[in-house]
Amino acid sequence: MAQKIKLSTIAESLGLSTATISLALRDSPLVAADTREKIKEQARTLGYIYNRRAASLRTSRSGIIGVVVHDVMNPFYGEILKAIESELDRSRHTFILSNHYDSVEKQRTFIETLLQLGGDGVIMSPAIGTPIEDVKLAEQNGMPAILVARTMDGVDLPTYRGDDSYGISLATNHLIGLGHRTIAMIGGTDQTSTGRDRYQGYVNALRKANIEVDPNLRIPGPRSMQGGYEAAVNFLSLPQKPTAAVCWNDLVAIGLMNGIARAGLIVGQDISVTGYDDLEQAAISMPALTTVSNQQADVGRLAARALLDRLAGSHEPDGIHLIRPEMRIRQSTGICRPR
Amino acid sequence: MAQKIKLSTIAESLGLSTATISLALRDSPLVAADTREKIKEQARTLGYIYNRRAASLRTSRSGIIGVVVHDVMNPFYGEILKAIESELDRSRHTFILSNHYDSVEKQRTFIETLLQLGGDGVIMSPAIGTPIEDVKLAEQNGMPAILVARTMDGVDLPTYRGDDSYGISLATNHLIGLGHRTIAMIGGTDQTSTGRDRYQGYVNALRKANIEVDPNLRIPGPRSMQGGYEAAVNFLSLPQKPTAAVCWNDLVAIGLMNGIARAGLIVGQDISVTGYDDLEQAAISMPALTTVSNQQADVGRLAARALLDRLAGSHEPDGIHLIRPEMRIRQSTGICRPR
DNA sequence: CTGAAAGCGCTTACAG
DNA sequence: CTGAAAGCGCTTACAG
Repeated sequence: MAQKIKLSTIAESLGLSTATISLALRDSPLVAADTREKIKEQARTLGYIYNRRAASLRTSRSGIIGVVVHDVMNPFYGEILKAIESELDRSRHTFILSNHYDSVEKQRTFIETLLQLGGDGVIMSPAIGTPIEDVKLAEQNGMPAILVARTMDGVDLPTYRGDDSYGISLATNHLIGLGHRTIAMIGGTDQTSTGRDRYQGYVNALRKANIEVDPNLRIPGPRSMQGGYEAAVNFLSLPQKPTAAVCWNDLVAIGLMNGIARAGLIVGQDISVTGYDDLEQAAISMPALTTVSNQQADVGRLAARALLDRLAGSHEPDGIHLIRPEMRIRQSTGICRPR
Repeated sequence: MAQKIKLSTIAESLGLSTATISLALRDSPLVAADTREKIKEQARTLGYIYNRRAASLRTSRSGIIGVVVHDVMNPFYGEILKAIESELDRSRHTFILSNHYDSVEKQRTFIETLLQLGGDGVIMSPAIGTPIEDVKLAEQNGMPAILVARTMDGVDLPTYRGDDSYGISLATNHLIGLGHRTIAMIGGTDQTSTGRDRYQGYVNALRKANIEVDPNLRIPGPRSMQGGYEAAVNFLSLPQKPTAAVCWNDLVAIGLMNGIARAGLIVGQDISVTGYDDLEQAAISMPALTTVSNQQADVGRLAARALLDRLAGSHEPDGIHLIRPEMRIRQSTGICRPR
C-alpha cells in the first residue's frame, strides 16, 4: 500500500493550499475553472481517497442513513428496502441496514451505533415492545426518525404504512362474496399495530355481513412460510370446518396452501385462501394467490422521500400516512363448497 | 436537543482530563477502578455518545465491514448474510450492506464509499465482469477483501464457496440412478464461475454414465422463481421430451415446478426436478424439493471468520476454500417414466 | 481567486 | 495513577 494521499499531498504537489484543493474537489465556483480541472486531474492520478470521517467530524453530517426492520430476508421488507435503496442512491446517501428480529436490545444497539457514526437519520419498523425512549434517543441527538410498516403508540413521528384494516376487509369481503361463511384467520400477532389492525379489519367485515365472529376460528402466531405450512394441520382439523382462510401475509398463505395440498385437498376448489402483501412470488405460486397489494414500493419510496426532505430542512407533517391497499384476485379463491 | 456531550464535558464536570475519561470508558487498567466507575456513571447520566468518527480518524480503524452481493432479496444470499451478521455481531463490528445487481459501477461506488468511511474490510460476491483493479483498489488502500460464492480469475484472495461441480453431479447422479436418461439443465449463466462449474458438473456426470450430452437440453438464463416459472413452457415443449430437470437453484426449481403443475403434470411422478441451495422453503414447497445443500451458513461464517482473523493480524492462506455440498432427497424426484 | 489558521472530538505517546 | 499537548484529515470563516 502506497503512502496515504490526502488533501495536503495534492496541495504540495501543485503548490496550492489545502483550502483550494478542498473547494475545487467539491466543484466550488470560488476556484478558477482551469485550476479546478488541474486539481481534479491530479487527485485522480494520485489515487486520492476522500476521507469522510474527517469531513464529517468537521461538518457534522455523515451522509449515512440507517434502516432497521424485523428481517430483511422477509420479502415484504425486502421490497420496501429496495424502494428505499433506489431513492437514497439517487441522493448519494449510504445506507446501513440491520435486522432487529424483534429484539429491543438489538435495535437499541443499532441506534446507538448509528449515533456514534453520526448518522443523519433513521428509517425504522420498530421492534415489538420498543420503548418510546429508544426512539427519542435518536431524535434528541439530532437524528430524525421515520417509521415504516408499523405504528408506535405515543410517538408522533412520520409513519408510512398500508391501511391494514381496510386491506384485510377487502380480502374478507371477497370471500364473503364467493359465499363463504366459515372463514378462519391464520397468523399474525396482537403485539404489533399491524396485527391488531388486520384482525380488527377481518372482524369488522364479518360483522358487517352479519356473520357471527367465532374467536376459535383464529389461529394466531404464524408469520412465515414455515409457520403457515405447520398451521395447515390445525386449520384442517378445526371442528367448525372452515371453507376459507384469510392469511396474515403471502408467506403464511403459500405455506398453508402447500400444507393443504399435501393433505390432498385442492386450494381454490375445496378451500379458498387469501394472502396479504402481493409479493412477487404470489402471482406464480401454485395456485396463483389471491391477495392484497400492500404497496411496499410506495411505502419505501415515500418514507425515504420524507426523510430526505426533512434532512433538507423542510418539515413535513408528522403523523400516520396510510397507503391504500388493492385487491388482486387470482386462482386460490373460488365459490364456496361445503366440506 | 440538549448541548452536545463530549469527553471534555465529562472531564470538566468531574475535574479530570479528557485522557483519563477516554481511558476509563475503554476500561483501561491505567485508571483506578473507583475513578473508572465514577466516570462511567457520569457518562451515563449525561447521556454521552461516543463519537466514532473522531476516534476512527485518530486510530484509523472504523469497526465497519462492508458486504456486497448480487441481491439480498435472493434467499441464497440472505442465508449467507445471516451467518456473516451473527459472526460480526459477536465482534462488535458494524456491517454495511449493498446489492450490486451485477452492475460493476454500483459495486465500485460501494467500494469507494467504504474506503471513504475507512472500512476495515470487505466481503464480496463479485459482480459479473468485475475488473481486477476494482478489487485491488480495496486491498491497496489497506482494506482486505474476502470473496464468497463466486470466484474471480486472476485474483488470489481468500474465497469461500460451495463445490458446485461436485454438488450438481450429486443431483445429476441421483436422477440417473432413478433411471432418467433425458435430463435437461435449467437456468444459470456462463458469465459466473458458479454457472460454468455447475454446467460442467452436469456434463461430467452424464458422460460418466455414458449418456450423450445434448446441448439443446440446456435452457440457460433463469435464476429466479419467476424465471423458472416462465421456463416451464420451453422445457415442456423440448422435442427430446426430457423426464427430468436439473435446476440452477431452488428458486428456479420451485418456479419450474409451479409452471409444470399449471400445465397439469405431476412433479415427482411425470417429471422429476432437482434444485440447488436447500433454501428453507425447499422442504415445504409442493412437492418437497429434492436439492443440494450449498451450506450457506458455513460459507458466510467461514468468510466472516477469515476476515476477522485477518484484521486481527493473522494471515490465513489465500486461495479457494471449497465447502462440500450435501444431497437432500425429497419428493420432487422419482423413478423415470417415459412421457 | 487563493492562503493561513482554527477547530471538529477523539487517542496516544510522553511527563510527572 | 493522572494531565498537557500533539495530531488524525478535513472545512470554513476570515484575510488579502
